[in-house]
Amino acid sequence: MKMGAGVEWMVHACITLACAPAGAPVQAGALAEFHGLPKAYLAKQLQSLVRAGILRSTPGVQGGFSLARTAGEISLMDIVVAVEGPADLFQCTGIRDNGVGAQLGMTSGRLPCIVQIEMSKAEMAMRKALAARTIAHLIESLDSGAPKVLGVTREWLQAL
Amino acid sequence: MKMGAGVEWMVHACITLACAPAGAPVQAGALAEFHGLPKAYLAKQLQSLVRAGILRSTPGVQGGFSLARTAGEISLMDIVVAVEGPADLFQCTGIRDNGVGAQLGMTSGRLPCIVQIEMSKAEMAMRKALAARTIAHLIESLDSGAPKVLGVTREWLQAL
DNA sequence: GCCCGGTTACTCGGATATATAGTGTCCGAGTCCGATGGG
DNA sequence: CCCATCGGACTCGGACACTATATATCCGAGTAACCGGGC
Repeated sequence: MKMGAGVEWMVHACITLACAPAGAPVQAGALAEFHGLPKAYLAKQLQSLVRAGILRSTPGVQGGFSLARTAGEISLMDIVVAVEGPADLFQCTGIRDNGVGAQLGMTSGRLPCIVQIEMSKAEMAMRKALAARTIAHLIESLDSGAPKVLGVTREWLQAL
Repeated sequence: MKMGAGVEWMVHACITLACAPAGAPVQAGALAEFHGLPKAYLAKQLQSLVRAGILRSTPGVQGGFSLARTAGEISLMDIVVAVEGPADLFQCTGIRDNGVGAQLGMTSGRLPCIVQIEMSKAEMAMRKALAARTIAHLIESLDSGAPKVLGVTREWLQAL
């Protein structure tokens, strides 16, 4: 049970793209160089965000990726879902319906599985926390905690 | 990012073991038959819970597994940690320290990574929810919602 | 000088290999129960 | 008849294959910019 590294990459990538001047497209190679990541795989993950409607891709020379919405409209949850998929963390396989137990009436009137319920509640707590935090929040935190970071990023993107 | 099926199995197994008379040991084969699961793999997962101190294993003929603590002292979080390991769901690889960005001072005075912080907060919300629910809670819910379930389980265990 | 078409180089996009973790299975070490022989 | 001992069978325990997912990579399709020629 571990979250793929792509999520971390994409969050950092979105923060970086939010620093791009006037939403100008930034090519995958530049992002890869900036974060020290393999370009090809990074591009694959970026495509996931494009499919999810989070990023916009502009083809051709001088093309690249840019935010499709404002930073305040992109939550961490959106990124996680785009990269990891919408499937729940805990997937009930319905073992109540298998084996001897099922023959003895464990399913008991089609009530929902108690384990499934509790797991969903816990997972929902995480999803809610993730949905409450947007890229804009992260940028705000960085701005007050380490303003230099965003500054050098903006400069580097300007110089391309 | 998905939770292994072993977690579901172990939660159901703990519920079943809590129904055993006077904490009598139940052998892995019986649990496998009751839930319709592969015996060998189920045994492997049960061993994880033994290592975590949740279950107690009694060897020899007429041996098996039994709860090492009361049902109220076994939280869902304990089971998840025992099966999936204690590692965090989101593991920060510290990409701030890589690539061009790092050379421009992205690390900025050794502040903790903002992404790591937010992800940990969200994950902590889930862990807290899981730690708040114990096997005893689940049994209580079953008892009020579907008392028949626990009844047939106890009977079947008695007959062995 | 201005406009149009072809070329070119660069971009994303999906199809293709490799590494890692999850899933499933097997056989060996240890232990208790029961039978057996002796006292 | 009671007890100690031996044998046996059953249990868990960890070591060994197989499968699915995540990671990493490559080459092709598409597009915008650029250059050259014509008007």
